[in-house]
Amino acid sequence: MIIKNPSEVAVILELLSQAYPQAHCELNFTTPFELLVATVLSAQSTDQRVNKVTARLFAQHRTPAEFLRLSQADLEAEIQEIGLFRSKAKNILAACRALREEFGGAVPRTLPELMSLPGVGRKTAKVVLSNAFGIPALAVDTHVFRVANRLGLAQSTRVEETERQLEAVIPREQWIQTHHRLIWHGRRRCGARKPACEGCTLQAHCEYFCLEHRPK
DNA sequence: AACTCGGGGCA
DNA sequence: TGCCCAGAGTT
Repeated sequence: MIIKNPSEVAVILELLSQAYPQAHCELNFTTPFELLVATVLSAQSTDQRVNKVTARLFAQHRTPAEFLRLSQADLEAEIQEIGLFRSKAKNILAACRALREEFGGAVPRTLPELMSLPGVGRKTAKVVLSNAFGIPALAVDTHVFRVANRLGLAQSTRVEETERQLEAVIPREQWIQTHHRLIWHGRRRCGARKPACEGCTLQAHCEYFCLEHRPK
């Protein structure tokens, strides 16, 4: 197991905070419900495309009750420029019915309750918990998974285990910020295909960089 | 844990 | 055409 020790983890977290001091959720929302919808829409899409769609959508529909005035065909038309729009429209309306019938129209604040909603998996549920309610949660998506493993904050081929390792090694009060910084790093520099290692301030602490640049 | 689903954008 | 995009659900 090559997971880094607490002192080196602290150094990495500090370097990340210096590199991405402003890292934050880039989905636009004003209520927990809006974030829930935006996050469901963002799966296999980009926040830029999602924001474009939700700007129009949320101007007219802001609550489960208001969404339920839309037919599935209406909603599909509204979100058509986002991928997977058919299943997303169906899931969002089903989630709105569940919110109305099981949670009094409010977005629940626990992981199992959120995950019981159609179209809401572990990652989406954690994004809502952390960004809408400020409840510490570390969601592992493709960026977090890749970057955390490259940096040696985790060492696993499985998402669940990566999540446990990150939660063990990162102080709880830093989960939310760190989550955003790992994603920003993954998107802006440490991409899947060709990471821009040149000029990266994390080189000295990166297992991936060491592996690729080790003298043969 | 592996597999399936599934759509727009961009090279 | 092939690959990516801040996954979810089923087996």
